[in-house]
Amino acid sequence: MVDTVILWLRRDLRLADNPALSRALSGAGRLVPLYIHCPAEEGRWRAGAASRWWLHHSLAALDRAFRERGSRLLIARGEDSLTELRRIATACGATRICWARRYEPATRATDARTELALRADGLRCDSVEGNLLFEPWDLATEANGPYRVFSAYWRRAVTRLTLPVIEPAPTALPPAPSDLGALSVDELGLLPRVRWDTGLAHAWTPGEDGAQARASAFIDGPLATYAAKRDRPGVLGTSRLSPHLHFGEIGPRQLVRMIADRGLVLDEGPAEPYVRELGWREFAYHLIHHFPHTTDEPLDERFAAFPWREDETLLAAWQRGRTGIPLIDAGLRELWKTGWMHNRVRMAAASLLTKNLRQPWQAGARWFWDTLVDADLASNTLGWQWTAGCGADAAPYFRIFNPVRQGERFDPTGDYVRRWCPELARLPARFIHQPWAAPAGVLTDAGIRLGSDYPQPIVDLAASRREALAAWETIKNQA
DNA sequence: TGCTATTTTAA
DNA sequence: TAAAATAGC
Repeated sequence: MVDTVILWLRRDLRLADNPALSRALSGAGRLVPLYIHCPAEEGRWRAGAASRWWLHHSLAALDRAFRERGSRLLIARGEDSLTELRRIATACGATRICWARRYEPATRATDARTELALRADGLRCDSVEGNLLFEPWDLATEANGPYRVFSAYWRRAVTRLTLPVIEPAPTALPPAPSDLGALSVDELGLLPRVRWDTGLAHAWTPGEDGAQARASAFIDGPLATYAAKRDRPGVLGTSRLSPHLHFGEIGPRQLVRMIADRGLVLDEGPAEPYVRELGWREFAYHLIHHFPHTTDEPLDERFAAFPWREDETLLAAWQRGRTGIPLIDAGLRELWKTGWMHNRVRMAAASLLTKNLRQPWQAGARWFWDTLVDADLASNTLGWQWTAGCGADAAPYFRIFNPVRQGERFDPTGDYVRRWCPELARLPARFIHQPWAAPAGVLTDAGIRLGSDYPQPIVDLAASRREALAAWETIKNQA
């Protein structure tokens, strides 16, 4: 009598170094790789359109990888995962189910509820560590509490960093049953009906092979100059691995191993600033585990009283990249076109929305959620709360980015702005980040009429900065 | 992972 | 005169 094991894949869409796959294969006779599409279970944070596009292609790639090894990926859809797992376990006679843990509030609740019910059914459940270097509860402060400050968290984490042993992808897998009423990836309807996704297809290769290729290219290339170039949105200086990491097409353990195998140390030298960015991802999961309400509510409770001013017109101008502030518009257009935005520009764009325009950070988080291919609830929550000033940030002052200054510092040639705001292409570098300050003759020569070819700025940066600081003053001394 | 006003330094 | 350093939020 051989065991039949269901491998419940969720956000670990790879074959190499996949702990749930390894666990499922140990002692299994038959393996049933399964993806279940249950958007209703993700509650308010079900995948947005860009994320669904990525998921479609990642599932298709994973199915191909399974088929190359003699297996296949089964796909189901339903109102809840438990019903589908029960149906398929019964149909194929499975006695055991393996999966990698998830950590968001809704997915955690689903997994806990599902595990309880499956165990009551008499099925064995093996949940293994998710796609992180540290489980979110692994690290604690001296007082045995959660960290709220990244530097303290990471200082501690680095002392615990070890070099993982990576399990290669299996070269052959046992055949999977083909008679369980499984759907094709296409039938999930994840792709957009209106074909707005050509820019995404041009920018990305979802799936494990694409993740591996990008990781190698990054580690053998831009990693060496990461410290100097990562903040330049006009330069290909970052890893652009975030969507691959989100869907678990590659894991941070694999990246750490690849870096070490190139002879680099993790906590100093050229690799250190990149490994630190992986640390921010870990910290985001630490925070969402310990403070699950922060997906929707500020970590800093004083911000319940912050005077946001909700304005659909301002929000819409920001979303569409029509604020009249070039760096911000470039970023939001890059996002719309490619499903991704350079992190430096994310910070500047989020600062403009939450501080200068004083729109609630949740509105920006929601827009990013719908448009980013790397939309990740832990990282998105941390990023927006950090920029809004209501999250885990050790700075004692109210940080407000000046998008002109950010542009001049990090896009000094203006090439990034020119790429995404072509109507400004002929403006000289001196004025590219503040066209409103250019003399009339310069604008004429560049073929720009402000207010028609390109918007006048929708906000006075200096005045709105003062107002935001005043708003901060009204809440900062609360108990 | 900031900004700005002010002071200091260098040419 | 302006770049660089510093203070303070």
